[in-house]
Parts: sequence; structure tokens; C-alpha cells
Amino acid sequence: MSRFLRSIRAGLYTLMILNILDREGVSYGYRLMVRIREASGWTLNPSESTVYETLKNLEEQGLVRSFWGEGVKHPRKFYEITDEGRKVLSQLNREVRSIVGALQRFLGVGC
Amino acid sequence: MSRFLRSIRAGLYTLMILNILDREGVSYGYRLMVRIREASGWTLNPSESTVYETLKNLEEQGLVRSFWGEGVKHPRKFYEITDEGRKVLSQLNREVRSIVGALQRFLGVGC
DNA sequence: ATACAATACCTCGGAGTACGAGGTATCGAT
DNA sequence: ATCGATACCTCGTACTCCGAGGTATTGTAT
Repeated sequence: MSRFLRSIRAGLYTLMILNILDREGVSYGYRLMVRIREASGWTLNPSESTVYETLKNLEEQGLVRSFWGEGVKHPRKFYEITDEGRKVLSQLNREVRSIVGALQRFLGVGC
Repeated sequence: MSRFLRSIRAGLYTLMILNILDREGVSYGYRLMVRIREASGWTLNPSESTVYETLKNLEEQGLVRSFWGEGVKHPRKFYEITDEGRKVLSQLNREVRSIVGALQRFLGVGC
């Protein structure tokens, strides 16, 4: 059961992270995990390792950039979205809207 | 880019197949592939192998049952949803509605 | 003072999914 | 007779999620 939900949620973390970085500016792993939970009304509930893994992938793709926070007591690795990231994000949002629309029609959700 | 979309669509095939079998009764692999494309307005576009793989998994889980069509010239393996499948489906639909709702709010889609 | 929860970072391995490539066979139309 | 559509399948690659495990700091309650 939960295996199906797991895979349905798959990929949405990438979407959420890019959107949050785009809207709210610089952030960091742990904070992003909390923000995804909040922003989704606890419908999405990523584990720490998922978020860190996703950020690593995004950085490898050049869609986010990271730097270690200076003057911060608690060691923190900050991330910000790149121009390339913004480009990919807008395309991604368009496609996800289309998927959400299709599901809405199919399942009869909303409105 | 498409890797993100791929994983966002991941799992939705299971959802679509169970729903289509529930609503339209007995069907078969190739037909289900076509119906998913139609029902999603071509937003979802699963490959044959994906559909066959998904059906195999669903059968292993006991959520669908299969039988070879008799009196059919072209060899066809039919599938139908089981009681257990229906149980899982209603739970799945509930959860997906919640995810769709969250995305709608987050992305500002629809209404 | 000290214990503990929360914050913050990370790796590894297992389980699951999508799908392209490749293979086989039948049916219907040109 | 040939070809495209229909119909089935397996295999390997790439990818994602996340539990388990590890480390260290900060703030709070006792």
C-alpha cells in the first residue's frame, strides 16, 4: 500500500525544493525538509536522507548551488537556485500543472 | 529534466490501471496503455513495458487477477480487479486527492 | 551541572519504478 | 506479399525513497 504512495510522491520533493528556493531564497537541508512538510500541509513528509540526496542530485545537475554558512555557530550548508534551475523549474511547474489537471479531471477532485 | 517528470509520473500508472479496471471492468495490457493515454489527455504516456511490469506487480500483490482469453484469435491476457484491489484503490484515491489538493494550493492550479 | 530533545550534517544499502532495446506472433489492409 | 498496428514478453540501466546508522551542536528543563 504505502509503496504505491511512496512512488506517487516520488519526484515531488525536487519540485517542492526548487519552488521553495525560488520563492523564499537561500535555505538549507533541514529547513527545507520542514518547509516541504508545512507547505504541503503534511501531505508530503520527506525523510532527512531524501532531502539531502535530492539536494546533492540537484547540485550535480547545476540547478542549485551551495556554500557553507560563515559566522553561523551551527554548521550549515546553504543552497540557492541557479538561473538554469529557474529555467528548469518553470518548465517543471508547467508540466506538473498539466498532470494535476489530468488527475483532477480523472478523479473528480476540487472545484 | 525529463528524469524529474519521469519520477513525478511514477506510481500514477498503478493508480490509473486500478481505476480503469474498477470503472470499465475487464481489460488487457495493450488496451490499458491506450486508455491511460486517453484518460489523461496524453499527459501520461506509459510505455508497453511499464504497463506490463505494473500489471505483474499488481498481480503479485493480489490486487488484480488474470486469465487468458478463450475464443479470442489474437492471444490476450485479461485482467480484472480483485476485492482486495478495490479496497486498496479507495485508500489510494483518497491519498492522491490529498496530494493533488496540496499541489493545487502550492502551485495555484485550477479554480 | 547534566541530561535530553531538537537541530543539523552525512553515507550506505535495499526496495521499488520507468522505460528503452530487443524479441515473438497475429491480424487487417494495401 | 508486405507492412503497420495490435499483442505479448524479458532484461538491464538509471533513478528515487527512505530506514538505519553515524556525528556534532544548541537550547531547555531538571
